Amino acid sequence: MIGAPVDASAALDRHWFDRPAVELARELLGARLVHGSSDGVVGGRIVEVEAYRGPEDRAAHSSRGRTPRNAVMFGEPGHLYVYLIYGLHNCLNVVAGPGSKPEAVLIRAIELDEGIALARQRRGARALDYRLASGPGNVARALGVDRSLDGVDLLTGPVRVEARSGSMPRARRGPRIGVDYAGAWAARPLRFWITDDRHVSRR
DNA sequence: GTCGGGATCCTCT
DNA sequence: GAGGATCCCGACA
Repeated sequence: MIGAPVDASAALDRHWFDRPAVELARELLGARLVHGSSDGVVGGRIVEVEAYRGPEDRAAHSSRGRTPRNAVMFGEPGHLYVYLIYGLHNCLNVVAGPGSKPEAVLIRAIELDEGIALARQRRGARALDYRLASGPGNVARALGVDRSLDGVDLLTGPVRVEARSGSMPRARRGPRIGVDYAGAWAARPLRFWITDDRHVSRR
């Protein structure tokens, strides 16, 4: 990405998010995710994502219908869906579309390029640089995101997505992780990651 | 009210 | 590679 042109049209609008999760997932690779809080700003380049389809996808939270927990998924595209998993870890999702179709993209890994010192403070001194935001739970910890940010608008809120500058990076796809319970859906290649990027959670 | 499972991570062996 | 941590959420009675 060295020498990539700075794209003055990088500002996103609602329409950019208003598309199926698979399509949005690919577009998010190489885009930046940034969280500005009172502690400071932490952000970086998205290198690994998973697409969760509408109600038909047995691995998706929306497959059991709308509940208070997943209500954000059923809302407007371009919002942040945050949930707690295993009672320990927060996971960040970008709500996709089209329209109010409850699809979302899980952010699995980021290559941090801003606020690295703060991220390290949040993650602990022992974490390796390239693992600071590797894995869904680690992304949330490094960025300082928890469920209090569930439902925030990614266009106007403290958590923002900034469009990729330059061309789409080379990417690979494969089955999602940790969804063995989802039957045939577990085998579908709905996980996307940037080829040969060491920040990806599982290679 | 109770119970079981889960889109994970870290440590220890 | 295995296992424990830890608790919310949804299903069911």
